[in-house]
Amino acid sequence: MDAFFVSVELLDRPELRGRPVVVGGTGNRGVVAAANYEARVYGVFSAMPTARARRLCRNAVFLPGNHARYAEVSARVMAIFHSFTPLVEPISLDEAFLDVTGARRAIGDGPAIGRTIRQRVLDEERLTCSVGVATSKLVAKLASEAAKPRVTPQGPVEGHGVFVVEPGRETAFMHRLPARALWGVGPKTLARLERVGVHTIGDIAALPVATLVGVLGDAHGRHLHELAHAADDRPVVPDQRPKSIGHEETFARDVRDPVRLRHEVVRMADGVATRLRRSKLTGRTVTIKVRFGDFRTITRATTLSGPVDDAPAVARAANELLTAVDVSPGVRLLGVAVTGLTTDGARQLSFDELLAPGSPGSAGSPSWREASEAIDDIRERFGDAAIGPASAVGRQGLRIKRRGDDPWGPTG
DNA sequence: TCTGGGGTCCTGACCCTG
DNA sequence: TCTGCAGGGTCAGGACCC
Repeated sequence: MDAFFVSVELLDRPELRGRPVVVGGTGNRGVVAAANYEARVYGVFSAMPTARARRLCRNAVFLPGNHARYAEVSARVMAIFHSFTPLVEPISLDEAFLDVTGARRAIGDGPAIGRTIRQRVLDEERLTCSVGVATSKLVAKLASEAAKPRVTPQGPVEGHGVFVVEPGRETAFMHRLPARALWGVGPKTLARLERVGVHTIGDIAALPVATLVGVLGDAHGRHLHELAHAADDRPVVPDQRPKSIGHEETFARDVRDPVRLRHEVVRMADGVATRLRRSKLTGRTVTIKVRFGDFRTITRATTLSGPVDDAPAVARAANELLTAVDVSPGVRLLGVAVTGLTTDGARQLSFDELLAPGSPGSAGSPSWREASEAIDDIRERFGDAAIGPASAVGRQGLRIKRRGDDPWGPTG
């Protein structure tokens, strides 16, 4: 999708069309989530600090964004994709790979399918998207970039809409693109590549694999070598199971109070555990992430004796980890995540649970599983904010951590 | 008063076990 | 019983993606 978040906002506010519009965190610690092409002319791009974007483009309209609305539109767009093929692999809310091999007989060749999809998204959602058609995910992704609108000093220019890389033309197309365009080449890798004279994907392809391994390490070097030769046979995989579920949050001001941080851990653990249960997953490793005021970031992890999906167990483990961290320099960001996920519902009871009389899970008392199910039922009927940890109750009522809350930094 | 949040994957160090 | 080694698991950090 082209400038997806901004495009959705413009559906609701057509009077902003033609003006530079930026969606993202509006607070002084926020970042840009999306900028329309009019804003990009001023050098505003995704992931840029909002403060910098405001300086670059003083006449832009800054909107806080509405993650739930984007998710809703995204679901409808994905449904359109699914009407062409069951093999849809979403990359994010606004991007997906489609394997349309099986749809060619009914609808036409790849380019024809691309044009039809584009037209339907425009007709049904009034949104534009760019389609890359190729024989592999790697080249299709690069082709979709080539199909997008472009920014010139004179203003935005319409893109191809659909860009096709014919079979056999993959390397000819790729090799003139900048090395940075390749998946897996970020700022650090680019800097290393430039030190050995690499600027384009063609330059990477021309290097012996041993040189790339020497510069980037074994796995990364070999991987880039293959990608630069357009060797990518990864299939389109629908319904991928997540490998971790977590919440993290940047505070509007650095937090030094350990009690406040423990309460935040409980609140985040509640959100993580709720999402685990909604996904019917349990996890065994609990990780906390702490970013200090100077941006130094640490993680601490612990692996439990058995998988868990209840908030108290996640919070207990996370808070034990936090206790061992010196938070006196001030914490900018705090996160809680659960990894080592499994769909196996079997759960190991601890000796404490089995033996401690009256404790949750002990004989004759309700287990945390039953309590969690009751919490889920209440939230299903009355909303997420109907029940939550006592420590999450503040002056504004109950603060529940949901996925997508302030996803681009604390609000102003 | 510059730098989000939700993820995945890789690497290296360290420890334990056989 | 001690030592060396290989392999697996865990942990921490880093790079990358959208």
